[in-house]
Amino acid sequence: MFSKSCEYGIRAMIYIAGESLKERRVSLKDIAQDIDSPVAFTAKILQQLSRNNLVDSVKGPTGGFEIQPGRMKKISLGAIVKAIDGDGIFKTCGLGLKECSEKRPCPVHNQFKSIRENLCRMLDETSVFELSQGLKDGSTFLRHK
Amino acid sequence: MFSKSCEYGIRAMIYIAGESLKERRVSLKDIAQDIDSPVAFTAKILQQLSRNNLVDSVKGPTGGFEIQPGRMKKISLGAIVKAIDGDGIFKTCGLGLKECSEKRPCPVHNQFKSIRENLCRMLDETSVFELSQGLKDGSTFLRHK
DNA sequence: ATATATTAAGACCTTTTTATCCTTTATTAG
DNA sequence: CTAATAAAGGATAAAAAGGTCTTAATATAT
Repeated sequence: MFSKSCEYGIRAMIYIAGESLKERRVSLKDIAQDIDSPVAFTAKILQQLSRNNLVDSVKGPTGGFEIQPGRMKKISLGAIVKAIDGDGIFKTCGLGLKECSEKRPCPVHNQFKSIRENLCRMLDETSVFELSQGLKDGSTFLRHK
Repeated sequence: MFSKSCEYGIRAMIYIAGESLKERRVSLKDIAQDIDSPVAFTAKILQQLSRNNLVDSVKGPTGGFEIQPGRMKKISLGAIVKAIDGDGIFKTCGLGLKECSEKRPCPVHNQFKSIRENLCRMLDETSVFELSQGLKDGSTFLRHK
């Protein structure tokens, strides 16, 4: 569904949001540790998210990553996916055709349509804030035991 | 969503089905040409589909690929996807967690659940026969103009 | 000011996916 | 039986994704 980068990116964002709500800025090391992702690779992904203004980064001692509580309700899953994987999943033909539209649909165009609409709506409506709540109340998890 | 292999595989199956309904056995060359895919790569994918008994192959002059009309109503999109990409898309955690279940869900587990259910149902219920009909009546297409 | 902690950036390596090419095997027509 | 045709299979190559490492830039505390 998503690339590995995107999976790590989403996990990182949810984690950072959760910590930011506790007024804690988190370091790369903490993030990688707590979401069980490769450190250096996660750094790259965070750079990308930072450049897209989805997360704030601060250098130096006591530095790290954080998300303004105000912003995290406005950041959707879809925005993260778009920043990392691009908008292919929102638009591209399910069978990889260059030319696929209502006017010249591929054989699975209509079958995929409603599924994609549901997916897009969900990605768009689900905020990082919302997802961080499950972590907080212990009902969801970002890594194995 | 799917790998390139899987996209070509699905396109090839729909094409072969359509031709088989006209009692035409098709060669690799014809397939690659008509679905606009790389010939040698398509050959590999067809081997895979053939080993999985999703398509019949015949060697030698007048040989090629075909699907028994009786079988093509029983072959679902999902069976093709499973043969080529495995069943990851049906099962794997959306955030790539090893451990993700109802008992220990990832933060997006519930959001993804209904979407995945819809996708699985669609893949399972849509047959190659059905998809070949659109081609036949000219309402769908397997390649660009 | 300096030493230290931390992210940013770019070069590099590894694995997987995508794709090609060549040889072998099977089948058919003549 | 032979020549020709077509898929099967294996080796190889190229491109993309996944991942590491080293150095630079920046901020903090003392």
